[in-house]
Amino acid sequence: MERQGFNNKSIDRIRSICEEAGIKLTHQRLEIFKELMNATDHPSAEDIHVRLQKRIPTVALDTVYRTLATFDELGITRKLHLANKRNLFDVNLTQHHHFVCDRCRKVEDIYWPDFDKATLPETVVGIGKVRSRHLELHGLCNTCLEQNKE
Amino acid sequence: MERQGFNNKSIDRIRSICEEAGIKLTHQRLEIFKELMNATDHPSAEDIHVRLQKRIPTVALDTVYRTLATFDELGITRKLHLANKRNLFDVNLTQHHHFVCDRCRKVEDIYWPDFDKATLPETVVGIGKVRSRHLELHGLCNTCLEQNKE
DNA sequence: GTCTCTGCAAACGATTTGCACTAGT
DNA sequence: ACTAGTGCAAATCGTTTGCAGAGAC
Repeated sequence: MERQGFNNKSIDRIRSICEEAGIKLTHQRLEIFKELMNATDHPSAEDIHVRLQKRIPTVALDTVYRTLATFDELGITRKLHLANKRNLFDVNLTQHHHFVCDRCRKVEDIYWPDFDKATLPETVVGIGKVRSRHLELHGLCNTCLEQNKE
Repeated sequence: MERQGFNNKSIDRIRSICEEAGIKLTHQRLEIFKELMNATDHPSAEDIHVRLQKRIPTVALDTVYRTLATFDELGITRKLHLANKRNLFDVNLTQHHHFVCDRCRKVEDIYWPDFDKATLPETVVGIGKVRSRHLELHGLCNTCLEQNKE
């Protein structure tokens, strides 16, 4: 369940993914990938761009957008459409869900394997074929709960 | 589970909600509320605006936005932040979840009371206090599955 | 050299905001 | 008359796109 950060295994993975998809593993793509792997939060495209600029000052924001879109298609990242305005990105591909603090907007990963295995209600069959399930819990994180007491 | 549509009980409800919140139940607000109650789908602000124009040709789109934001604060509607770009609105306040077709973007309501009652994993307690849970199922609706066969 | 990828700037689309007018109490 | 609510238009903000140059094989 632990985030691994960026390592040699990661570089092999992104290399083979790109090769398989028939796209180049460019400097920018690699660096964006690294940034994602090292992120412990759920960064937005702009977050990634800002963090990246320390190392590659010339990188453009739209390159980040394009790369993240590519990563999304390749299944490297998952786009999160939460109650914020901006989309967030998640590299954690093990099946998991999210807790969103309605006050500070912080997003935390939730693991709930029992739920992942739970049989969906029968009515769903009448609607379509489910490929993924994503649970979004809303509430207040402990930090915000503390602050509310003050 | 059935959508009720707009009726006298609804008008009493919106009237008392507005009174309690100390805001006026204006013509526009009432009509937007009616439109929401009669909607069987999950309309966007623009959808509401278009539908409304048949009855109130002068209503402005931003009034719809403002009213929907107000309704959201008052708990009359729930904003849906799905993988579409535009936010959708949902008047159905009985606890329910959503199935989103990744192809046609259609949104269907899912009821799963057993899940609503299920105890959340313990790790969540360490993160914060959960006030609501929303499950988003993704996949292909039966209509799109049919079309894919062709 | 070809062809993808990138950077730049402009475009875009949903939503928000400032302001003056309107309408209900 | 006072004040919330509205319509209009302009602004905003995240994201996308067209195009020409850059870089990889």
